[in-house]
Amino acid sequence: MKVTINDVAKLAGVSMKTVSRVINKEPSVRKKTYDIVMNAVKELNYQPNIAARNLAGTSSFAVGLVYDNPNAYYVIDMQNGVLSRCKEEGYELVIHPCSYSDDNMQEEFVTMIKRSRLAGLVLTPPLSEQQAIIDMLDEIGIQYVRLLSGRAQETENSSNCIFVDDFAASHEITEHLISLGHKKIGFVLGDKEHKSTSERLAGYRQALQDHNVAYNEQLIYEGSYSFESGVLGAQSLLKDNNQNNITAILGGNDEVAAGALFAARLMNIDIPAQLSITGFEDSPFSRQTWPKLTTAHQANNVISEHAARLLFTKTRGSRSQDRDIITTFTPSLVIRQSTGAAADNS
Amino acid sequence: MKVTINDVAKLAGVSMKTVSRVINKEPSVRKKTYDIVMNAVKELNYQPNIAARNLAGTSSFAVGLVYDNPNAYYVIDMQNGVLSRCKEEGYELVIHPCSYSDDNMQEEFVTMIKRSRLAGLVLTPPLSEQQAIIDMLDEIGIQYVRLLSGRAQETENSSNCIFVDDFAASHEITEHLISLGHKKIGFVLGDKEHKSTSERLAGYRQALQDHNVAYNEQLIYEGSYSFESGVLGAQSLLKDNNQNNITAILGGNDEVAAGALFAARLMNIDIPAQLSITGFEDSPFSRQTWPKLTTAHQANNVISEHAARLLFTKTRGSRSQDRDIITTFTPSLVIRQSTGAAADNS
DNA sequence: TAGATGATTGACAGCGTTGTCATTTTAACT
DNA sequence: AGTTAAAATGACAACGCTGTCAATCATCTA
Repeated sequence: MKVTINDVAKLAGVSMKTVSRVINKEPSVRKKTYDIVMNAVKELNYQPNIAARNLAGTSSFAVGLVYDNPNAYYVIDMQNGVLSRCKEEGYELVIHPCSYSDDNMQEEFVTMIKRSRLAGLVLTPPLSEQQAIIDMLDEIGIQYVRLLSGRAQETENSSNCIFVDDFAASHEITEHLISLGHKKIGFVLGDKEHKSTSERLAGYRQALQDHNVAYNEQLIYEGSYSFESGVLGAQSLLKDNNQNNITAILGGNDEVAAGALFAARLMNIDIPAQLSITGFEDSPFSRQTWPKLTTAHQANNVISEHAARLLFTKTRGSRSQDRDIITTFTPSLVIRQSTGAAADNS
Repeated sequence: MKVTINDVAKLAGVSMKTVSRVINKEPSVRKKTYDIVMNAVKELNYQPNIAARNLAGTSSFAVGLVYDNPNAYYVIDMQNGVLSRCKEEGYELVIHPCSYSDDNMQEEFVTMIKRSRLAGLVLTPPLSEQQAIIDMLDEIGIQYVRLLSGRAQETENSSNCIFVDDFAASHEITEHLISLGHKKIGFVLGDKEHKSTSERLAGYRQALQDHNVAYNEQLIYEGSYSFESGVLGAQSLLKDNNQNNITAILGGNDEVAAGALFAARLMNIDIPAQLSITGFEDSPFSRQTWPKLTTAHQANNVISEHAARLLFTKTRGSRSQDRDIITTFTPSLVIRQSTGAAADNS
């Protein structure tokens, strides 16, 4: 019933070690031998036993996904992306939700890594931005890939990073608004500890500058990545009967934008006739509002899949190469109904 | 550096088999021996090697969590609950998102189970309600625990089920509305394939009957568990200037309720002055609306943790008993700002 | 107190791979 | 062809634990 490497070896007429070489894509196996073995593998529908591989090998066939993120959609997308790659490579995925603020987080973290003898880790923001964590991992000597907001050229040692160019995304969104005639554009920022927040702010400022629109600090609300913050931010920006004549608001992400949109409705502001609102990420949030949000599409499942790819080239680097890895993702503008021509609020 | 079972055995002055017995909580180990071994375990900070246990044992130290659910919050809660229990028991968690409509879902499913030689499965709705899947699992002979909407007494072979009493929850919510004076209560149902939908409807009907409120089919909208459906459902129920004089709407879940709430706003209906709206589950959705939703609190992470507990008593049943397992959960009413006294719409 | 019974413990052989190192085959030279 | 280096393959011992079954110990019975 259970097919082992020996069965394959017998059928192929080679030693089990050679079969091992084939399934691990090790070099120095003759093409002919390789084919014979692969045929035997297919004929018997052989599936390597993960436990045995883990026990015998130097590192296990499992990678970890580490996150500390309240955004469930984000997490699920990340999981699915990494998982799909893991399946292809025959690896298992160990998910590790954690809380950076938790005291014994580091300890638990290390325990998990050692216990499972993980082959590598995928780190998502904001944990991926924590130098303390990076240092710890370097010390342990485990492979990892970081998901970061930003661009490679500005990051030292970017060879194990996947970037999301929030600067460009924000720039594009802002330009979109400017092209619609908006000049007074508010911004409800996300958590200031997140790199994405500063990147998005920078892209916004650059776009303003590129189009000779004055930057006004009063149009910036320092919030966090939550619906609630979006509500509060919009209320703050639009207070006193919109004294700043704001005609558009960027939400730090879709959730924030949804909150801002909600706040606008409470104030009887028509979207987009009186006010345009945009988000980031194109998460389900952006489609659960009315009108739907103009946003910057960010395929988190694809991004995380590439993070996994990159990780696999590092762990089994010499064995299988993957030349199709995208290391920088630029979210693309998705125009929906929450943006329109600037109202004349003067 | 690496502590093995042999090191513990030496330190404790027993055979490694006895150490194995202790860490597996097998019976027939003398209390004294047990203590000696446990001390050695602690002193050396011994962590059993999962891979070795998986290889040597008859089943692996991993359980699977299977889901086909678009609700990210739900999934994350489920994961975290099961995961927390797994950590305590020293098991790993294999997550298995899948799509029931997918053709090779069954095949993939079986492959996963066999590949990882899973000790057991936790099945979430709606997969847990599929007889075909249950039959398949019985045939394979794997342990599993089903999360179901309903009550034990109505379910045959309920020993491996964890119930969420949606009937009671719906009954309570409906009573809450009735107590506020509502008589014309609309209901935007979730997917009709889900058991929770019929349970919630039944609870609603029972509450109406208990309080001599007439049941009116026209107040029922058959939708699905999505924001969009909530919008459409509310619009449908309130159409023609609310000809049915509806003063309250139950959303099939929080997401639906959020959609209904949004639709009401679009129609310039004041919540809760003119219309009360309720949800189910107390998911983040219910707190991301304005006003926040009255709903039925359902601690999915706790529920899934108990599912895992139940599973563990089944897999290692004879070894460690867990008498604290709750097998039926009844969501409890959480009153927030989306419900109020019935408006006089007549 | 001997013998019987059951509870407790131990010896040892796998589990199905991979790593190491030795051996054989092939290719590339004089 | 003869020699040598490199490439390809194989033999075999781990890896760290659990299952099996035999051996020992404690307790109880007559």
